[in-house]
Parts: sequence; C-alpha cells; structure tokens
Amino acid sequence: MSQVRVRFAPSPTGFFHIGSARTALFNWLYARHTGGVFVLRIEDTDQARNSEAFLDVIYNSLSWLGLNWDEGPRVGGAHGPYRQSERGDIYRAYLEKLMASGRAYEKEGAVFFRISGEPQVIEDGIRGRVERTEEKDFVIVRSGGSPVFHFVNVVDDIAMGITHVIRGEDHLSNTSKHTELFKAFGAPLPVYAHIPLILKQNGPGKMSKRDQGALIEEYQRRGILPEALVNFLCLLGWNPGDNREKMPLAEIVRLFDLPGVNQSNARFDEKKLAHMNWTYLVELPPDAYVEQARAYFARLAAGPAAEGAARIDPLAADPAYFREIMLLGQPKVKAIEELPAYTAYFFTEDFGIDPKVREKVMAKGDPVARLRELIATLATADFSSDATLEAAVQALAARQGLGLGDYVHVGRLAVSGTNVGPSFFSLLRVLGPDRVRPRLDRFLATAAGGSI
RNA sequence: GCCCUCAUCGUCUAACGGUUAGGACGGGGCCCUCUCAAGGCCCAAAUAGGGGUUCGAUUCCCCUUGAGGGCACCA
Repeated sequence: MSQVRVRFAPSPTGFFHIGSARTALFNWLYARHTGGVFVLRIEDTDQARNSEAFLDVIYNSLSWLGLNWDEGPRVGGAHGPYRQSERGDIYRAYLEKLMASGRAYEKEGAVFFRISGEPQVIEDGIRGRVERTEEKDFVIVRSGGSPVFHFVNVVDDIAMGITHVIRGEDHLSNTSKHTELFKAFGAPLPVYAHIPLILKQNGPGKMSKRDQGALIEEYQRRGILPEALVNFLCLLGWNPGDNREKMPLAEIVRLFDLPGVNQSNARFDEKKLAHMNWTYLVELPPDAYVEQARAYFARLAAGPAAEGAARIDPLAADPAYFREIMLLGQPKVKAIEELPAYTAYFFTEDFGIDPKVREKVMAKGDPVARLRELIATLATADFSSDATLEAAVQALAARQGLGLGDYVHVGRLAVSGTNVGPSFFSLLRVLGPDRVRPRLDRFLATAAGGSI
C-alpha cells in the first residue's frame, strides 16, 4: 500500500482557531501514526485577505503546538509551491482538461462546472457511508479570473497526491462537489474522514473566532502549556479506549486511528483544559517552570499596563529571588496567569492588607500579644531553612501552650497581607529577616493602634 | 425551505446485544492541615421520547424531538 499523505490547508485570516488546531492535530497524528506525510498548504486564493503577517500566525501557532510539517512553506517538497496564490499555472492546466472534456463552460464571464447529477457516495473513515446528490452546476472560476475554493482544493489534492482528507464536519456537505470534480478528472477519490466540530462553551453553535477560548495565540499569551493543550484537544473527539487522559504524545500517536474518532460534536470545556494544564504545570522541571513564569511576566510588562496592578516588576528583582518565589508557587497555583497576584507581596512593600482576612484573624484570641511574641522570637531566629524557622515558632507555641496557628495566622497576615500563600515558614525564609522584621513591626503598629 | 450529520451524568467520554451503565472535569460532604492548594474517603448526577427486531436492547431498524452543519463569483 502506498504511503499516506494528509494535508492541513488553512487560509490566512490573521487568526488561528482552536478548531483549525484540532483539524491540524488529527491530520498530524494520522500522518505520524501511519508513517505518512503531513503537508501544509496555504489556501490564499482570496487575495483580499492576505499578508505575510497572517501567514506567520499559522506558522507560529503550528510550531508552538509542535505540529511540524513534512512538506509546505519554509520546508519545501516535491509538490510545491504550497501557496495557492502561486499555483495559477496548475489551475489553468486542470481547467483546460475540464473545458476540453466539456465538463466546464463559461457563462456571463465565470466558469461553471457541469455536474453529473449522479448520487455521490463516500465511505467516510469516521462516519461510514454518506450519500448526497449535487443538484446544480457551480462556479469554479470567478468572472475576475480567480479560481474558487472547491476547484483549487480538489486540484491540489490530486496534484499533491493526498490520500486522506481529514477535515471538519462542516465540509461534509461540500464533499459531493469535490467527488464530482475528482471523477471529472478521472482521479481516484481520497479517503474522507469528517471530524466532529467544537461547539462553543456557552450558547448555541460552533466555536467562532469571537468566542472565549477560540484563538490559539490567546492560550500562548496566557501561559497555557502547548503539551497540555494538545493533550486536551486529542481528547475532544478521540480517546484511547481505556480511562487514560493525561498521556504522552508518543503514546497518542501510537494509538490514534480514524475509526476511534467520535462522530458527535464536542462542547469546549475551559475548566477541564485548566485542569489538564495544571497537571502538566506541576510536573514541569524547576528550570522550565521558572522560564514559563519569566516569559509570562515579560509578556505582561510588554503589554498594556493593567490599571492599578502595575508598578510591580518581578523581573527587576534578583533572579535567584524570583526563581525561589516562582517555585514556591508551582505546587500551589493552578495556572501561570495566577502568579502575579499570588506573588505580588514578595516584590513590593506596598502590598495591601485584605480587610476581610484582617477582620477574621484579629477577632480570635489575642493576636497582638501573639505578634509581639513572634517578633521577639524571629528577632533571633535562624532564617536559613524552613525547618529552623518552624522549630523556633513551634517552641514558642509550646512554651505558651498555644497552637501553631495562633502565630502563623497573624504572622502571615502581617508579612503578606493575605491568608493565601505558601507555607508560612517558606514565606519567612524567602522574604528574609530584612523584609520580615519591618513588616511585622509595621503591622504591629497599626494593629495595636499605635500603643506599643 | 431543501440537503447532510449527530444524540450516555452539567461537560469530555467508556461500555465487540447480557455491566450494580465505568472514568475524568465541574459540584457537594468528610478527613488531613500553619493559610490556600494538593492528597485520601464518600455523595449527587446520564442511556431524549415512541415504536419495532430479539430470550434480552445504551448498543440494530423506523418515526418524532433536539442539537449541529451545508445550501456564495467565502474558505
């Protein structure tokens, strides 16, 4: 049997849609699974919307997702050029064949394809037998001379030797036009496989580019890991058959096949993606995690300054300090984009005290007294490790016959202004005595109403 | 309006005609705990409806309903 050749054929619109990403992914998976060839072809016959910048969106998104192409722009191949805007000669030659055989005719300046009107039957790799009859002739070349999608799509699939057409279900009804053309050229039909669509999270209809979560560059910007997004996308319409979800891509490549693809549309679930992303995030090696964080803060700094949230620049801090803080966040935070809020008080003395937390903490026992004792203890404590700090505070609590929480709660509030964060002792150690002591003193001054 | 496709918990899904209909996300509860996460244990939650076929339908067939897509000199 000859080698599988699949293609992903986006048109450069300036956006890379999550549905396109999954179509590209399924094509890529099938190519890798079968040892076939993954072709990238740019469908830019609509000259109105076309620019190098738009092409870069496609290349960058595919590269970010790790979907490398074997033939196409930038890598070349034996079936080029791979941009339809550069394939005019090929289309003209194919058009002549149709004119010569009487299957194409000119009318009012446009060229129409003469359909056979026969029922068009395909054996869809996912849906099985699908039959549809095309009812009227359709335009294949506009009166302006530019060829139309259905025509160039089929011509290129023939010329590029595409064996399997894996595309969205929104093309299922177009397929009768395409098979009419294949037959008119005397070319064998490819295997079609129409994958289900991704529906928008809320409301009716398929996901469109204006919907929440539709754009790949948005995930990139938010610090979602591409491995996680790819894993998630694989599970939208496909599964390994056992109950596994988080899987190495190599394993998915090994198991992926067309008959295993679902037939029903899937609703996009941002929460499940967030969870998948988190499972990848916590497993990241420290260096990689810190790099993700660094890149995120860099994008944040480059972007428009958020109202109020500005002023803090963690990247200006000592890199070793930055690193320690981010690693404190890694097991705690669900997403990279939560890091700025989670770590803000490490990088500024101008952090606010959460009034609700303050009210809660100050209402129980005698927090001012506890704070004074904590200050006294930390004045001489060894800040070199979490363990030494914890031992010191444990000893204090034991001496007073109190629980650790009596000191930790008020202490945490004083040094961070909140009740959310890493272990109190990690907090103390990383902040260090030079930040911790003044913060405790400052908080005591306000908490004691100035009467120290 | 015409044509095509689809239909299991709220969501993603598993169950070669025979299962107490399974898992995951989300939700709820309990435990653990220096906060928040995490973790452990537990709970609620589905075969759209109606007809067939069959000893037996989530599974096969038909109808209804619902959902989605296509009917361009867009791709």
